[in-house]
This record gives sequence, structure tokens and C-alpha cells, in this order.
Amino acid sequence: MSTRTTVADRPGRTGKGTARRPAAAGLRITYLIGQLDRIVSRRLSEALSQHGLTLPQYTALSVLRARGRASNAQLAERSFITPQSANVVVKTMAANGWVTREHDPANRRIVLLSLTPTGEALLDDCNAQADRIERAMLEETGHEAAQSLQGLLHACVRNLRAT
Amino acid sequence: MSTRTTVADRPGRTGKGTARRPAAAGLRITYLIGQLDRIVSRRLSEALSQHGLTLPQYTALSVLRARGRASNAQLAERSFITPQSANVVVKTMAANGWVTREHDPANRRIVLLSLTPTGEALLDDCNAQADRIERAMLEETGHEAAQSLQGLLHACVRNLRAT
DNA sequence: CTCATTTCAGAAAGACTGATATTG
DNA sequence: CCAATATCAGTCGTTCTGAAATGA
Repeated sequence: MSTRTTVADRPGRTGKGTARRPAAAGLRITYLIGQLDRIVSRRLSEALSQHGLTLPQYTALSVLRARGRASNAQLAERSFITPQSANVVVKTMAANGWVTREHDPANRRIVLLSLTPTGEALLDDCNAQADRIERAMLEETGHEAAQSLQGLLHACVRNLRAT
Repeated sequence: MSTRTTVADRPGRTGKGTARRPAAAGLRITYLIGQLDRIVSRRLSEALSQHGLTLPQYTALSVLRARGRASNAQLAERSFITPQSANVVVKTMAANGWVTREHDPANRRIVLLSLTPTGEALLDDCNAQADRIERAMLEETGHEAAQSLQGLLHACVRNLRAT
């Protein structure tokens, strides 16, 4: 994982209460992204293990639903991992009957991946788990703030992907 | 790491241009966090390797500067990793002369970690690199938006850490 | 004795690079 | 011949669990 970094020079925390004051407001954004990712990954992994799948597998299922059918190379690109890594994930999912692998009639070299009904149902269950974590994460945060966060994160991804 | 998940049901992308339209706006927040963390980690790791350190090491240096002196257990807690993992990271940093390890006079069982001048200078260099990446990430995003993002991420961490 | 801290040992999961075969 | 795809193999860095030793 990850683990981002860098804390501001001044801790900033002077009070002793729970946190009415901004308190420790000088945290670097890259640091917060890493910390949040670590916490969310842990929570999500715990929840997913109850259904017998891992986080990379859940990611792959999600991408496949969004894309419909996709090749291994496309899946890898969408998941920001190498085709080799994606292949490892897909192999076990195919063995579990969550996805099917069939040759593209137009190009026999390409293997198209699709969700099976079992995979679809599994994804629905996992999405429900993810929703619960997301709600806990955004507790007391208004709907507009959540949308703002979503938009900002998306902008960050776009900016860095372009460079 | 990582790899978060779940894309919305509708890709949303209909156009073919670079991306003037919102395009694919329905991405799940947990998914975006994972993707962004992956991209930022990769960028940061590349930059840090030029200085001869890894991302977890940079994180540890940052935490140590923010905390002043800290034990290995405290460092681990702050970094959201196990004390064992922290120990691995610290060992190599001590060997490189970036941190010192001295016994707590009050409790000889505890080893207090501190940055050396070399470690301080190294951290400054790395922070400059992180600043560059952060600026690229927040390109065209206003200062207030960046602060909003920082606050939202911090709130998410607090909410999940409490649960 | 009990608890916290450190640290050693082993193992697992993920992702990477390199290399190879196949197809268009 | 070249580009893209899939996939086999090896490796590395990170993190984990388990266990042991030390000291308050």
C-alpha cells in the first residue's frame, strides 16, 4: 500500500477537547489521501472477505460492470495496474465462476471478459457493503459536500493522469 | 495496495473528445480515493527514488518531524501500520544515518527516534518534490477548493478512525 | 505477575520487470 | 517486420501473524 506523507511543521493542536476547533489542520493533502486509502482499504477488505473476495477482485468486477465487456489489457488500464497483475486477478475470478473468458470473434488473440450472473449478484452484495462504509465516512457531511469531494478527487485524477 | 472500487452503472461517456464534458461523473468516492492514491504513490515513489528513499520511509520522516521524538510504537500508530512494519522501515533509515535511536532515560525498554540533520535535509528535498506533485494535481483548482478538499479528507479520516 | 514495547522469524498478498508466443 | 495482446516466470518491497525477550 501506499502510505502517503508529510505532516505540517506545526501540529496545530492546542486544545484538548474532541475536536471543535479545526485542530491539526495543516496536514498535507497527499498525506491525507494515503491515510484515508489505507483505512478504507482495510475496512473494505474486511467486509469483502465475508463474501470470499479481495479488494482487487472487487475493483475488477466493478470495472467490468461499468465497461460491459473488456479485454484484459483494457481492464488493467482502467484499474491502473499492469496487464500481468490484472491477469492474476482475473484467473481466480474465472475459476470461481464470476467472469467468463471468450475469444473476440474479430480478433482471436483478444480474450473478452464478462460478468456472470453469479458475479453480478456478488457485486451487488459488495456494493451494499461499500455503501455502508461510504456513509460512515461521510457522516454528518452534507450531500453537496460529498459531491464536491467526488468532483475534486476526479479532477485530481484527471490532472495527474494527463501529466 | 490498495485499489479501491466500483464504478457507477452508467459510464456516462458519450463524446469522443478529450474531456470538456463532465464525462464519467458517477464514480464512487471510495473508487476515486483508491485510484488517486495509486497514481500519487507512483509519482511520489519515482521522485523519492532519486533521493534514495521509499514512500514508507518518507512517511516516517514526516511523522517524526511533526512529532519531534517518538517511539517505534507511536510511529506505527501514526502511520497506520503495525509496529513490526515500522521497525523494518526504521532499521534501514537508522543504518543510512537519517534517524538516531536512543534509549528513553525514563524507560530503557523504549527506543526514541529522532531526525538527524541529514534526515532533516533529506526531508526538505522530498517535501519540495511532493509540493510539485501536489501543485500539478491541483492545477486550475482554486486555493479555496484545495482547502475544501483538505478539510473533507480530514473529516473522512476522523469519521472512519472513530468507528 | 502483568502489561507494554521491541524485535526476530516466517509467510502471504500485490505489483512489478523481463521474456515469449501469438495474432492482426 | 511491427504493434498489440496475453501469459509464464521470477523478483522485490510491504505488510501481516506468531512468538520471544525485556523492562516498568
